Amino acid sequence: MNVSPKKIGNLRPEEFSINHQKLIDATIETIAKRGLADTTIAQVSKKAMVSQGYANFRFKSKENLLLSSLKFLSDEYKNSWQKIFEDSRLDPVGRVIKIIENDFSSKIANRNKIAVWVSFYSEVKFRPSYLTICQKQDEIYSSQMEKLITEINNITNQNFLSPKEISETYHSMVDGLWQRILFDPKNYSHEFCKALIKKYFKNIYTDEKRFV
Amino acid sequence: MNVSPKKIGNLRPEEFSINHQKLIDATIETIAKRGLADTTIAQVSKKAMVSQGYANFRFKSKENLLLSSLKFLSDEYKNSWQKIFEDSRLDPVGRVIKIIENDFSSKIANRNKIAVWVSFYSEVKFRPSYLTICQKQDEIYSSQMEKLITEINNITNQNFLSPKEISETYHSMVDGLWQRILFDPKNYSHEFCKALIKKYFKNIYTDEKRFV
Amino acid sequence: MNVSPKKIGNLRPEEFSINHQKLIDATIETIAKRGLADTTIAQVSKKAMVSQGYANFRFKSKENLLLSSLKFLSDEYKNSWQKIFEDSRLDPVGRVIKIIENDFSSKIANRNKIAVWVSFYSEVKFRPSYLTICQKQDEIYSSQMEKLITEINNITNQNFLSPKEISETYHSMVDGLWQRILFDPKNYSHEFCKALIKKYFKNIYTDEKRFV
Amino acid sequence: MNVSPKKIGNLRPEEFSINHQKLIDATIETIAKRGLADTTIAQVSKKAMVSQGYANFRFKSKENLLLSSLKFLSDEYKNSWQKIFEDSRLDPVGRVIKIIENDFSSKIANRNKIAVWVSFYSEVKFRPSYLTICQKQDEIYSSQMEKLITEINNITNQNFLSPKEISETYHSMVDGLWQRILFDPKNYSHEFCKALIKKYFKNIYTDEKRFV
DNA sequence: GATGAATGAGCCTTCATTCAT
DNA sequence: GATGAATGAAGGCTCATTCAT
Repeated sequence: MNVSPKKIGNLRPEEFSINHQKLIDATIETIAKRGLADTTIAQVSKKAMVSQGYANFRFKSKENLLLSSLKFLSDEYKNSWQKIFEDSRLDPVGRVIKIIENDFSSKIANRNKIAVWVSFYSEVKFRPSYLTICQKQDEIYSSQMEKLITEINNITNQNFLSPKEISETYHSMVDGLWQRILFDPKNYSHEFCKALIKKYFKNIYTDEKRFV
Repeated sequence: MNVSPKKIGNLRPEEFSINHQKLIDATIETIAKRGLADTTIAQVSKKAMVSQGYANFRFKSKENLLLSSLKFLSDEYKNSWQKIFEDSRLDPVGRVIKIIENDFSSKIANRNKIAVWVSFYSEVKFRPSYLTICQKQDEIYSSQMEKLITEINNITNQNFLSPKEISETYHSMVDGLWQRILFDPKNYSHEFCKALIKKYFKNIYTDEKRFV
Repeated sequence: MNVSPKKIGNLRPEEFSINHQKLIDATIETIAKRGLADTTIAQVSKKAMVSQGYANFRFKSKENLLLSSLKFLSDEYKNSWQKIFEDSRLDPVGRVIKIIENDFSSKIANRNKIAVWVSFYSEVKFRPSYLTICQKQDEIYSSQMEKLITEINNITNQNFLSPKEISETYHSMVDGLWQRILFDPKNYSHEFCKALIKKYFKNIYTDEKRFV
Repeated sequence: MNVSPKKIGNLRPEEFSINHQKLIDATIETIAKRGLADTTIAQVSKKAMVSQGYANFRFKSKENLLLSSLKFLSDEYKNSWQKIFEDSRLDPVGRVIKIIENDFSSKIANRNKIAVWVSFYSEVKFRPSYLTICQKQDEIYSSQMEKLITEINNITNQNFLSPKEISETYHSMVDGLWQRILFDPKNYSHEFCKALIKKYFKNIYTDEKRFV
């Protein structure tokens, strides 16, 4: 990708504007449609109905536009699960089920957004800045998940897997399934994935009737 | 393979040309080092120590070089698990354990190769030709895995997960863990991954002592 | 045409961009100087004093730049004869003479422009798009010529050649002579060609004194 | 065209061989099929069923292969009209008619050969060596034609056009018509062209009944 | 004589980025 | 703030030519 390493920086929230968001939306749509490698500023700004010069002026560099788009996606995801982890009206198992359902909801796990996630993740090794954006939230997700599992383990009998192990296997499985949703959507519907994961939990918590 | 260049003429060039393989190796190394997007024919041919013109002449196009490299990786992987599935000296559980160990061996799951896999997979939605190469072997892997699990289920008592479900969850988990090996190698060592997966199987086949 | 760049934005860019015309002029000059096969975008844009990237951006492709240049030449030629065919102040013979003089004027039949014409025509079999550009105008020229000859034939006695035949022979002769101007300019001066053609007409219309 | 200016030279006739002629034939076919600009040594030698290295070894350079092909065509043409000019069994008018018929015979004026002629002629301004090959024979053709016309003029009454003028107009017309055969073969059949030219002669020699 | 693997110069094209307005 | 013309570096690819065998 033709990205100059210079000039990367975060814009302050007060700099957000309508055009700013239009460009981010357009970026995500373009990546989803054409792939990260074939996403050009020209296409993005055309889709956002903004001049190409403005896109660069606003984000200083392509790298920065990409980073901002990833950040947006990452925040959106975080907001979706944060609410669930904090939802005191639900018991731990109820929350896990909500998390699963959220992770395979059409808002989060639709092919376009997965395509974007996967694109960024595939570049993570070469552009550590991508990792920086997601890492922290990933860790929060994991630790909250572990806490939740711990609560369940304290109540429900289960002998072999530690909370960390359950959390890890779950998280890996979600990533693996997302990939499959991308390239084999027929066989990997949201329903299939959710059912599979619930079965997996059912196997761990054999007495819990809600993991159908 | 030391084949004198004289004899190459009479053999199928795709299989026996030294430069052919040098270019594929260099492609994989370059993708692993810089990412798919930043892999150029100039870099690859430099690393392979052949002229840029030759690389193009040999593979007709960059796309084709990439495809050939993916094919090589795919074949290498297939050879590694094919042998295990067919190994009649081992009982089913022994074979599953071998499969797990192979999937996280340093030959298969090293960061360079994973980087290449992930790069290609991330583009699958936009370049269906990538998928064509892996899909068939993926299906064979899955069906063989299912067969293996079926054999185990027939012997060992287990109530909740069907062979297909076990195979699917395993496969997704492997993909998810490979991604993690890529961007968090410290926390996701081969040993950690293998142990995690074995625990997962232990949870399914509680009586089987080999899933430590 | 001195148009301030500010105002260009509101007009159709193909017609009013200064650089657009500079590139077309440079293309024609380059073809005339080096031949179609050796005309590169690098040379053209250097001669036009714009960047190579811009030339491509402006015309989308080399093919298109070539096509546009041919169109320009074709239009220029058409404008020159259109006026004559429509000139009501002249009688038919007067117009034919003007047409001949125009076809071998230094503006139309100079070696540079002929070189370009011949280059394009030689490729017509392989690039039908070249033909598309000239064909229509060629037909109009021919039909107007025939009409003119018809008018003359109606007045002046002449027994053997139909208007179509006169038009065809004339047109072929012009093409043949243009080729000769290109590679033997010493023996095929404009004066020589004009005189030759007029003699040819004199032979047809023996009583018409203006075909010297 | 990528032709190094060095190493142009004529091969001596004793160097001719079967492969030599195969390459020349293949060159002409390739130019006729794809155009001069798109004719590559690789294609030519493939069509000639000879190795690419050999083509270069035999002709020293692409330029020289092209030149040799032009020479071959030029000689073939010369042989065809030489015989006619020297045919003492025919009277002058009979010879002119034969010349016309030869110039639009399917052996000489077929679209493939015309395509090659036109390709070379279009480059004549930039590669004087092309001209060198044809020029001499062109002059012989012209002078023989003039001589022939002189003989006719001595017998047949005709007032306006000198032998040179008739020869020139004829020759230009042939070139013009050849071009038309190339890009409008439907309207410019061999029969049409021959009839047109004969009409033209009929107009000059009104008493000669053989110019139908 | 004849081959074909290999080269490298040069072409067209793309695109992030700049800058005058 | 916003535009879009213009740049230039870099990429993929083609092809005449070379040379060891």
